[in-house]
Amino acid sequence: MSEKILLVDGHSIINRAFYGVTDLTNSEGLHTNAIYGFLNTLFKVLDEEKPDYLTVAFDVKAPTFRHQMYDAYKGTRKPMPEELHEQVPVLKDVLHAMGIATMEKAGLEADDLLGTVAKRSEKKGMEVTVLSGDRDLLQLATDHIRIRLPKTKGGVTETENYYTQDVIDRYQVTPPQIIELKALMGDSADNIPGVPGIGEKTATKLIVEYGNIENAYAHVEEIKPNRAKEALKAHYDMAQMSKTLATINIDCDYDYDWEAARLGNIYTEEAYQLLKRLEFKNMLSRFSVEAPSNEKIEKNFRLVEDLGEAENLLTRAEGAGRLAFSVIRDKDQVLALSLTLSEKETCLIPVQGLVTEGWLLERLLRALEHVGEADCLSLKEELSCLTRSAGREVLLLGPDAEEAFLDAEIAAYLLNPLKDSYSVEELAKEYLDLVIPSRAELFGKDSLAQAMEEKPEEFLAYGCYASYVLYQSVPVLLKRLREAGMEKLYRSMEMPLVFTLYRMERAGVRVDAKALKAYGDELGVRIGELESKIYEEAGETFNINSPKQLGTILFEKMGMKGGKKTKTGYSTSADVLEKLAPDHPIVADILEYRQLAKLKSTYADGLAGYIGADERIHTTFQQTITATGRLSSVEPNLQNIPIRMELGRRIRKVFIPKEGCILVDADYSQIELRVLAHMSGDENLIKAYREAEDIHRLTASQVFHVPFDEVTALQRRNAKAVNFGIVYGISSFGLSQDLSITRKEAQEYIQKYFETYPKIKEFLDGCVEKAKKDGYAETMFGRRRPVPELKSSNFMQRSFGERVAMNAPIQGTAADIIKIAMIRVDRRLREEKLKSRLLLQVHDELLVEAEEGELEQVRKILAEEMQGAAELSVPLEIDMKQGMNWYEAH
DNA sequence: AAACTCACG
DNA sequence: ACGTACGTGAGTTTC
Repeated sequence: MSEKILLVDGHSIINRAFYGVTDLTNSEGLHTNAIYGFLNTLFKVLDEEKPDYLTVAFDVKAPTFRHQMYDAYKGTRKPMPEELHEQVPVLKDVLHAMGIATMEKAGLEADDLLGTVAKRSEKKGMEVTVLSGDRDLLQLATDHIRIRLPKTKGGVTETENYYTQDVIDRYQVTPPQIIELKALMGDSADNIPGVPGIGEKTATKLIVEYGNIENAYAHVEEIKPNRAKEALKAHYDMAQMSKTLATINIDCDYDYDWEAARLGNIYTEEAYQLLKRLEFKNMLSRFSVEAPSNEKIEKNFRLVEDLGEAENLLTRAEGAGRLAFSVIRDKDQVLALSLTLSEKETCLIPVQGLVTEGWLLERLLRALEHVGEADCLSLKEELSCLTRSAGREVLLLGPDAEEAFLDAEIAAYLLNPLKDSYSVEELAKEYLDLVIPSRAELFGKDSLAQAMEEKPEEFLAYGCYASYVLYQSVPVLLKRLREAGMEKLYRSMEMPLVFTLYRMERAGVRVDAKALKAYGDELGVRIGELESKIYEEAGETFNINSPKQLGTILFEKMGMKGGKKTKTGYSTSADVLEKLAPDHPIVADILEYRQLAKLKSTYADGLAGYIGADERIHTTFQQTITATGRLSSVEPNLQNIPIRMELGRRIRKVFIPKEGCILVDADYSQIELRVLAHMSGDENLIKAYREAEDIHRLTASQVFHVPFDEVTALQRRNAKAVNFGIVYGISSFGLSQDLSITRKEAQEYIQKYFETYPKIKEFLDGCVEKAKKDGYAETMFGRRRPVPELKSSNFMQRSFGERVAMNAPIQGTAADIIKIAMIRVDRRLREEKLKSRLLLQVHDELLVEAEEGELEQVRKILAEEMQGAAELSVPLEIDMKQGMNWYEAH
């Protein structure tokens, strides 16, 4: 097998890292984000490639020939920011400490060095990989030279790989022709001017047709789009210069020594010390010197198969001050119990022989009801599992017993709500600097049940780590919560809420399956009619659900105008179609079809599949999903049941109470705006809320300077939109879009609004400023939402960050308040020994199933506990209704 | 798996 | 000049 060499474009990768990784500094004040990002990328590629040789190329400061050409063209090259500049020498030190060769030479760019060494290595018969962030390098690709371009997709770094054919597939031209392409279209990132007026499309067309710019110029009179012809004629010199700029020199005068680049052990003591100083804790685990050896831990990992021994262990667990547990499951099947009683004692008890599932969970339950502290990962899931399998109610000891439980997932969520998973592996890495074997590593694609049979050793390690990591990380999590001022939020809000949500999920909401079926059938009939009608109007049958096919029919075949938007083709979204509807009957039918199809598939048919044997739907509330602190509801989502349109709203009639019960629904009136009034302290808005019934009308009257009783419907509507906009982090564009007015008009509304409520502007500006300073936005109750976008150099991203910084404290505080209300309502219902139960939460709304005889008490509890959930400078008002279905109750 | 569309607060 | 409202989840088609 031929040897492999990896060549890294140091300049471009560190640049990419600098702008891609949020700002980091070590305690010495040195910026480290670019080094961190660089090393992360490098380690990832090294793990994948395992090359025999490695060299990182850098530019030197002295201006190179190509730079000089550019400087002559346009002045100076944009300088590297100081925060990045200071990181370059440190990175080189780290690389050298790891025994990694670097190369640089005055007068030569990194590109040229890479090109030269890549070509020479290829000649020696090596497989070459060039790692760069710069698409310019694609010109080097061959069948043995692969160009890897790191790409960040939703926070995860992946790489695009290009051999010759991949370049052709992607760009329609050969790798050397990439140069020609750049010569025409230019590249602002590389400071290559190109030919003004020629973009990617035209450039590709010309190069595909003529092969290179010289030949294109020779046939310039034949060039079709007149615009391109004139552009090339006028700026051919520019194209030639751009070509020189874009061409990588593959024959530099540079003495490359392969042996010096041979890769040895990079995890040296010296590198370890450097990374430690840089405080890259999670990288240190790569160095075997420091990482707690897995073997060492596994020695304390014990398999307990004997019933007597298990009995013994669980009895000790009952009296333990603290333990961590994890029920190892594969879907609904309980495989084993992982239990950690001390740092040095972790056991895995598999379900087998005399250790039955029922016995095991019953004994676990008993232990949990007596233990001082029990740490776990997803408490609500564990509780559901325990209830199902142990066949009895959990937590007979009442509310006091609840305080013993700590949920690591929720703690980690509070510390950083932006993550999309809080797994044992994540916790180990983030809070223990410990890299544990991942599930995929141990078992590949095998199911857990399979793994237990086939790979007992790995299964032991996997199972034991689950509780071991919890045992070790919970104290760290608590410490971090305390440092962040979120311990109270955790212990008094999120943890008690786990139990409330658990009870709500268990209760479920009753659904009339027959009525739901009838509703679906009714929709089905109408959908069939519309389908035929649409096909008739279109003159052919097609898939109406396919935006692509629909777009073709409407905008090409039927020639409707205004068809633009979206990356892949025409937009057929409702707001586009609504504009066309008055002139085209087919469009109105399509809109109706869409509406009905949505109702049928998502709601009528979708919900039917979730109705259980108890006639009820049990949603799952997710507590660690949203960035702001709200809940979410899945499988099914019961937080987006239709209400705005009458037809959809009718589906709420199938949500019914148990016999002898009534549904009571209470929702906060404009809670977010009230929160804003309170947090900003704006006297005018506070006064408005204390006095007025109709806040939007009052806003209109104050903003537009008209008497309250003379506010027009339009003025009220506008004021309402501004009120909403404020909560979202206002922008004139967004408001103009919503109200179909010009940006200028929208800007005037906003300005007038801020003149009327000056403290609101102060408050919102303060939110942004604070988030910029601290790196996060904060609610009244101390919940944090990081806003890394505020540091972006990209205008769009930064603007987004500003809106988020304004919205998160408001939305998040409202979410906090209703969480408090839920806990209080749930607690009162149980304290007063009522049978009525809390069923659902929909962000500002609570749904209760009330026993008929308890109705008045339930109404009182809802009103008192919701209104009393927080003490604001404006009243927290609620609207409450009741009925024999959700339609009537809301 | 991603894109699009649309349901809710 | 840039191109968007904030926060979610689900079904469908297409790659």
